[in-house]
Amino acid sequence: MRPIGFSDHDHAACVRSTMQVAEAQCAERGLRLTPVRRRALEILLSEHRALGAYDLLARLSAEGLGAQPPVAYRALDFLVKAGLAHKIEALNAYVGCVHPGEDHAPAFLICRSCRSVAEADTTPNKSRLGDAARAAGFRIERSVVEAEGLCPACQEPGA
Amino acid sequence: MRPIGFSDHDHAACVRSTMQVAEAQCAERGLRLTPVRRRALEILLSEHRALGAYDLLARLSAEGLGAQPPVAYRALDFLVKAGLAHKIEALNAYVGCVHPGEDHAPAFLICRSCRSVAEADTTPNKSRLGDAARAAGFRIERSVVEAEGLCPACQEPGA
DNA sequence: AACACCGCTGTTATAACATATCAATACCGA
DNA sequence: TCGGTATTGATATGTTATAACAGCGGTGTT
Repeated sequence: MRPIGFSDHDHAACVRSTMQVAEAQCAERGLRLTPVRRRALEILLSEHRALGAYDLLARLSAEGLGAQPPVAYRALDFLVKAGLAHKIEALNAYVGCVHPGEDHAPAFLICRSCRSVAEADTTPNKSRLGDAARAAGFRIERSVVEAEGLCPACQEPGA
Repeated sequence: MRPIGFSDHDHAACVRSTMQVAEAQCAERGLRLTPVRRRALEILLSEHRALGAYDLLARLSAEGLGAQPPVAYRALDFLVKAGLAHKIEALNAYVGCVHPGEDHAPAFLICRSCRSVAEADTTPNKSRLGDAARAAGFRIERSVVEAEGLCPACQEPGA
């Protein structure tokens, strides 16, 4: 079982460029990417995997950035509201967003073996669910689309 | 704000017939719909709303059907595995299934105001996410599709 | 400078959701 | 009736998340 995402890439560069975009986003929108928030995002981005709030908290507190749950949850709230991270509802865990800024309705492929997460996009209103919503007169504000299964690496026999 | 589902119907009959189908299902598949499980399902079906495990537990224990969390969680596990109830991941809560037996990949419309839940169906493999999964070589085993928003009743001005 | 304001952080406590474990009991087929 | 398996009862604990309030630090105003 390989621990990293579904496709190989220069991950250090991936994190760096995403952080730059995130910073630009925050500057543009007048949001403050404070040290705790910045570091939390870096930690989330450092793997394409879902991390629990308490896992994040452990890493933050190892660096002296706050030791109590609210620290982690406040950072996560900020990042999620800013569109810089997403919550994986099926795992009660969090991932860094790989293309922040673009206002999107994310959809996730989640490996149940290695917890890797790949992010795709959806168009909720074009789906069968969108049809059902229109028929019922329901107004969709937020959508959660998550598929659990096995990533390519974890499907390999000896993996 | 009206507390019940999106469309009016004879709810007593709705519950009765769903229970009959559930019983038939269990008989057919050799599953035991014990008193706790039966009552848990009735409680879930009694409203088209998501109920927390501890809400369910409170109602069960008021009837002398067990007072500790495992009682509720075991009943819920059974019902979910049997396809008689579903977990709403976005709420960490549970709803009775309105058409048990049909092996389905459920999708939900969840009102954030009154917690009503309507159940639709999806075809995960036909969606954009299904396309993404195929392209990535990801094998989908389970999908979570939930849309949060406002139901028709809760959209009404004075509701 | 003094001040009020506001967003962020630190801290304590607790709420809400979920499971591990082990003993006791009920059901069912051989 | 026996023996295995599923279910229930009970205690304890683990995991996820938030409420509440005090203090800090920057900003803008007077």
